[in-house]
Amino acid sequence: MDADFQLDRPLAGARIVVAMSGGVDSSVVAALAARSGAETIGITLQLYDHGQAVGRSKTCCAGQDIYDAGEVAAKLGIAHYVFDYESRFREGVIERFADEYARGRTPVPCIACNQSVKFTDLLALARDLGADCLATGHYVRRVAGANGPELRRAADPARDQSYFLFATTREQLDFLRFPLGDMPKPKVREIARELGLLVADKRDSQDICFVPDGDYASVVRKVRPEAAQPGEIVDLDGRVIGAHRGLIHFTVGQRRGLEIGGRSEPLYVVRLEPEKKRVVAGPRSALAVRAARLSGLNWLGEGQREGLAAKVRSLAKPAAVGFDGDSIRFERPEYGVAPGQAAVLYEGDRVLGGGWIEETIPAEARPDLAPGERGQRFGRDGPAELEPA
RNA sequence: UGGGGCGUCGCCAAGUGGUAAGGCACCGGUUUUUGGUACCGGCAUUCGCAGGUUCGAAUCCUGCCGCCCCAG
Repeated sequence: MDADFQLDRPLAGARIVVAMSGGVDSSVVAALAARSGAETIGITLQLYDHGQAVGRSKTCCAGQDIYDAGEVAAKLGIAHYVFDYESRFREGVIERFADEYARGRTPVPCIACNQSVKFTDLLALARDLGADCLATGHYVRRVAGANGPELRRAADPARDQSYFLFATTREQLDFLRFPLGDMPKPKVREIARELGLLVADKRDSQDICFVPDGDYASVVRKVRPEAAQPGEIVDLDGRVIGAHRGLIHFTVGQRRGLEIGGRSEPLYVVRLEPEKKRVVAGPRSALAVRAARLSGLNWLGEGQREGLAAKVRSLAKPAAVGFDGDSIRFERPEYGVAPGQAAVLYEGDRVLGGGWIEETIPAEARPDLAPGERGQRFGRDGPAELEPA
């Protein structure tokens, strides 16, 4: 169970910085680093403080977790430092999260966090400390390829976190190491237990770390009150069919929470219109999307275009797509694709990169239309209009 | 106050003598380092109200209440 830190120098003289969240995974990474013979430095970032929610231990990087990380470091006999990154986290993750909701989009804060605080700030800090690499507890693999390191899905498919790492740049990937990518989760806990780490049986983190009770709406409300204003729910033709308590409670593809009954088929959120504070709802068929335009593209691949697969949400099975450098085109209609989410491109197990979903093109649109030319749908003047006999 | 129709869970709705389908909504759970989705489970001792007939009624009878339509 010795990990390969993929360094091009002897571990004996190397220095590894480990991002320690206080959970089992990163604690085991620290243990593996310490055991490798390299000088190991654990770093924990204080990202937020729940105020009244102090003492909560299910999330990362607050009170209890910082303490746990320190305990683990002491047990391993490695240096451990805690840095206050609350303001950076607030700007780069929390405010960005709230802004997205205010724009009627659905953010992925975990990616924003990896992108900014972890792989930009913490990584720079590790470099400043003269480290040879920054190791994290992410379940993803870094594999040497013909053109440098490649990012690949974790060996344990149930644990794979590659979706959250699509924005990792080549430079960052050069410096990063993910020792758990080849390990099944049970193995990680087993190692923690063998080493007697107090976090061995600590519960896995879940949900959004900076949201206390899963009530993310209250967090957004504090930062962007306007996103919590009530409005109308309309159908595809613009008819008012209900009222809502704020756009922050909805996301494209969502079914529950509309509180509109008396129908034969379920209603889903088809689109959010922040300017009008409206939620547009329709049948599941209205959710079908045939393409999506991306922004903030990060590319780790070569010239791959066809035969790719994309995940438009963490838990989705990859869907076959074509990619033109700007948009992805689904071979089969994809449902519930929400702007603000990430579209991550894969070639088999390899992560080629991805981007943020900026706009989606409904499946009813003319098949020959290029992404970006939406708005031309069948209906008014579509082929359904037949000449009376 | 002539005629006709209707009142079954928040909404839609099946059931016309044998002991309350289903859908939507809602609630709970499962899954999950995003939001959702999906799946599983729960959800009317009661059928506008009051009597009556019957072994037995949401279903038949009577009265009352309410709503809708037609109608001079």
